[in-house]
Amino acid sequence: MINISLPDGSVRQYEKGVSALDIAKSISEGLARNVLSAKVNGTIQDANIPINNDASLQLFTWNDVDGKKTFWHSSAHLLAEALEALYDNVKFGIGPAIENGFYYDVDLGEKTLSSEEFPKIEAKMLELARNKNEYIRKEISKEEAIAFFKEKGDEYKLELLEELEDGNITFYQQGDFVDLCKGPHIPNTGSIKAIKLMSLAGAYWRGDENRKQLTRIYGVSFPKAKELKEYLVLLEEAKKRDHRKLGQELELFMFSERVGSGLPIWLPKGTALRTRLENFLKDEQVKRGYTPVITPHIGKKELYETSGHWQKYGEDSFQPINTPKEGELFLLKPMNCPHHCEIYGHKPRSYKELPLRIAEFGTVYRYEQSGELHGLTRVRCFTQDDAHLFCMPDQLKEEFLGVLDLTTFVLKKLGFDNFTAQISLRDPGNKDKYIGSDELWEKAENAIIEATQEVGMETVTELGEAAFYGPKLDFMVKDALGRSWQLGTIQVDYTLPERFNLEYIGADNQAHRPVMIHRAPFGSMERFIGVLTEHCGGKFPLWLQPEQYALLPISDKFNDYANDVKNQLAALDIRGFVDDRNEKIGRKIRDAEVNKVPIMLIVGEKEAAEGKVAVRKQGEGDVGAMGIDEFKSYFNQLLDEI
RNA sequence: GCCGAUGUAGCUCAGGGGUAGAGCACUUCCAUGGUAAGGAAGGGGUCAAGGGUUCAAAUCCCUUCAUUGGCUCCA
Repeated sequence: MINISLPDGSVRQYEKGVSALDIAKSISEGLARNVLSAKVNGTIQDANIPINNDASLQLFTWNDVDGKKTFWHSSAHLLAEALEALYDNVKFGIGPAIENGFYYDVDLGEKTLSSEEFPKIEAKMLELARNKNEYIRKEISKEEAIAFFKEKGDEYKLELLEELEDGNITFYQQGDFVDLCKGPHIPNTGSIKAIKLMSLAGAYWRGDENRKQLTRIYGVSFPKAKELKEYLVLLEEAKKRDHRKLGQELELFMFSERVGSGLPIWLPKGTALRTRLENFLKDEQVKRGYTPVITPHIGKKELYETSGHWQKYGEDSFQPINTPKEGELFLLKPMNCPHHCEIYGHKPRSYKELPLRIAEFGTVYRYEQSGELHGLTRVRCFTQDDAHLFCMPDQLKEEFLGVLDLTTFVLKKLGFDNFTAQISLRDPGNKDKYIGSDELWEKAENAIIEATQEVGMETVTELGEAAFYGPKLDFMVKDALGRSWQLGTIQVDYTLPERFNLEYIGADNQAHRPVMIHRAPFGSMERFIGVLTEHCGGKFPLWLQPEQYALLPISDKFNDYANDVKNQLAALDIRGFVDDRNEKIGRKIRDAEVNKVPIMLIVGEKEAAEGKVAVRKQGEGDVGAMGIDEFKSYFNQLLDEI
């Protein structure tokens, strides 16, 4: 007998050689039906592999991320099986599970696949799935494996095999399809009940543009047809909320071919929204002891040589602008920090001045490859809600905590309640990528880890994702549709103060090096507003709305009254507009609804006589008539709701 | 940057070798209407830009620009 300990802490005894699936069955038949894979002593594996020793066991179903991954990876194999059945001479690259589904990179030879053939492939996959073929795992020698794929003529798998060690190679087979794969897989194809192939893309073999381009087929699959339907509805909803579409419809921003790609132009309504957002943070920062500054949009090339940015990014930046007479070289600023370092360094600093928190909504320009540009989330000109905190080393953690608190405050105020922090550390195996000593790196990394632990923040740690000058913490925000976005960032930097030779005179009357924190709670205004737009589907928090209400007179007889109400509301700091077009009330309501104006105030004979407004809420309908004072308190109540 | 797709009126899109179409929006007129589109008339396009083929190009070909789905990248 062996002891199996389960996640709930219980320990059960089983015969040696029992599988995770058997154990599930002993708990309940229903569970057994839903088990997709299992984690045995920390290793994720097939649910039907025999367990021979005492082990800790976790069963994965569709409700676990790892269960979904297994399911989708197995679906990729099913796709491959279908392709092999439908087309001749298909060669296979790799076919992993991804965040939402799976893909398989395939070489179809002369054939070009079109998405019109998707229904045919989906039908074949479902047909094969209904066979309930088991995913059979086989350990195989390298020699045999090579012989197999030589015979099949699949050079991609042969290349993958070259990198594998003998004794460590497994095949999986379901139906007639055999694939090199380390697994794990679901027990059989029968649980794949709904499949949708999503798109087609070219992808270079091994991500190398000098190598052959394969056809990548993206798909998603589910254990229930209903779940596929729900997923497709979610995608529709995401399309409706696309900030590029809403930005155009709500006239927030535009792009112009003549101005240039990746250069957003803020229209009046977008500017109103953005300005409110900026002022909100500016006010909050003043309360928290930040000092606003303004710096130029360009700086001499030497500035960026001093900071190290030129050496690191010079080639991939907008190239320097030169002055016609003197031949000086200037760069569009890609960062605000070098300018801020100059501000720190412009006079001798005492420890009594620290921490010094220099803030600027600084517009920066970064060359992004043309293929990377995307709406407001990936642009070539954007404004960071930037600040640099200069402090003594023993103030670092407290400052870091202060920034964590500010960022959390800001995100919550904007309705992002669901976020985690990603701590990005240096790749210990590739230290050449970074500048600065080991000692400084360790100090910085520890400060971040300790601060997040202190506030009990949920974190994920990624090695090799740090900036070249220091470790960082990025806020990963989940929006209303459950999609993850990276927004704000906090970065510890010991390097720039050194490169700029920044000092302060300590209580000991000696010069010391300050530590620097870069931080931007929104990240960039562009990206943040893009994400916020999608998060709230264009229905921004009331306090941010460019137009909080539309005043809709029943007929032009009441335009004067409407304007009178507008003036009264303006005095109460409530903003909106009068729709005085010669249109029927139904029409005015519809237009306001479509434009997502949060409050409609309808005024006609009755309201004018009683000095009232008939209130209607966007998306909800008639709320009833009220006097101006009553409306003011109703409005305040709505403001508090976010 | 690379591979694929796309670019026709302010917007959404149809058309397609023989001098441009719809709906919405816009303008004017009629209607003064009570909670999601009142009616009529009218204006508006070098069919992304440049080049080529052709008697003739918005349509076919090439180049460029832009958008877009991916790949690679992101201080």
